[in-house]
Amino acid sequence: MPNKPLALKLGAFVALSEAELSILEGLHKRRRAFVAGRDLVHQGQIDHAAYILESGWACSYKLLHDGQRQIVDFQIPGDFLGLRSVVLHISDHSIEPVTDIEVTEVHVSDLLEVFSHTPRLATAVLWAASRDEAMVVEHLVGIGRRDAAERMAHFLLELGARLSLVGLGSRAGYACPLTQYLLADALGLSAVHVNRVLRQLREQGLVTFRDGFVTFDDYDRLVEFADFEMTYLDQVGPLLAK
Amino acid sequence: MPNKPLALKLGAFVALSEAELSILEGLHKRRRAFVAGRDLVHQGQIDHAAYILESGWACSYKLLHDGQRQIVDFQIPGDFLGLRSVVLHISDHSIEPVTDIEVTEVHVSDLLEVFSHTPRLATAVLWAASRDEAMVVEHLVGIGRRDAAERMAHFLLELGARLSLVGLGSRAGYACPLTQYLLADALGLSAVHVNRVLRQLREQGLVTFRDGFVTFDDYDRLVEFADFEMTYLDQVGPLLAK
DNA sequence: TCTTTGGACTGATCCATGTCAGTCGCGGCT
DNA sequence: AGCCGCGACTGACATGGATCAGTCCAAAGA
Repeated sequence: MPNKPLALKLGAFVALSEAELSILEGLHKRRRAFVAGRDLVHQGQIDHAAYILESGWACSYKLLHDGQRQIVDFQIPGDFLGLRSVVLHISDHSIEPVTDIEVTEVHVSDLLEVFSHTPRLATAVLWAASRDEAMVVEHLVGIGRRDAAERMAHFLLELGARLSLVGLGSRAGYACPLTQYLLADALGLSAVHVNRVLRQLREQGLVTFRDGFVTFDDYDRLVEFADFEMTYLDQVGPLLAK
Repeated sequence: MPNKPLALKLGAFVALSEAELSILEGLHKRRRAFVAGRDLVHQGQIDHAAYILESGWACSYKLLHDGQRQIVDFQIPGDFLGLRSVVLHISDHSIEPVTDIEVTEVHVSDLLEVFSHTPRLATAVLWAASRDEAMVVEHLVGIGRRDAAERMAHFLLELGARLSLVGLGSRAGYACPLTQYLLADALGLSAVHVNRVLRQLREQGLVTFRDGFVTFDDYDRLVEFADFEMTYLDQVGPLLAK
């Protein structure tokens, strides 16, 4: 257990006391494991749990009638899974583990309990949720208005920033289990084009994505190329330090 | 005051008691008016208020370095403005009134107060926020995977459903103050193409958008054309009734 | 050992949508 | 009355990215 990713993440927003940390701990209930590729939550499912991702990667996506799919976001350790659709009656999306994952279940009732008794923790959780939403928004902007290369660059930078917050990435790069097909479904591109764009970025000496590793060949130029403004992540992450 | 749009909207989720309604009422503070076109909140702004939209339309958008913009969502009466960016330190987007609007300010502290003392109301507000997020997600899916015509059709249907929830629309249609430029910025298209797509939908006898009115010429066929699955709105709206 | 499978990768071609360069009509301003 | 500016609308042309139809390689299974 690499030092509790969720606590690490929330700690970047507010310093949490021992007491608050143990309450946070208390939220975690049953620990479960899921294998890669088998959905945890189905679009349209009525009554499902919410989870905290402890290890591995997952993605949330929606399927269209014609079989296309759009990945809305990837989840990395420390992220919530299915939090929003617990408030709505019906889950509007599916969640699939990208790798084998470990999660802990959280009960909404416990969460609401925390909201009324531990305001600082409540704010921290709301912060995390708002940040997730801000990422979806940024994703929307990217798909709507950035061309394929900028979009890819922006995406890889965002992932890097998120991972570094839980100690899984740095300015040098990070381990990344995503296939080009997954990237395509996330970025609204075809897998073929993802391949071409990755080649282009590599040849320009910006990033290299190969054998499960993303390597930032020239971080600063990449940031400029992608117009990556990370204020929306609301984090003064390790990456800001030169 | 056409019978408090926010109460109308939340009432679609849970029946609120007199007491709860008056607490909801108490959230509304200073009433303010803004003229069309002048931003309420700027991208990057640090310390700003949240509002409830009482009348008129607004939109939230992000600007890119090269001057392009992407509209994330439109807000109609009963919607919150800038709620998310109140939790994050910095607003990640701008909000602009599309028409002249009236809003009431809400203080976050009051809102948190309500969260701890009036659980049902808290759930209702969380529901509204989750629904907004679900709409952004659906929007993302549309931009990523639907072609221009489906996207437009879906968008017009969604607006119709939202408006009907606050009594401003029906299966017949609704008044809509959006220009084709605004539609373009929202749908990730060029204004020229918006025009072409609107013509196409009109010629196919599906919807007509003309002179500030959206008219559903054949609601059912349009729903099918757009693959409009409104479960994500989590509402058993007036539109379901034939 | 041979086969199968999934992921990375490529060239040729096609098409949805963007861009350019306008026209037209209307409401507001002088 | 005349002008201005904005929004709707259009045709011609350009292009980013999709689609098609593959190859190649490594790991897993038989």
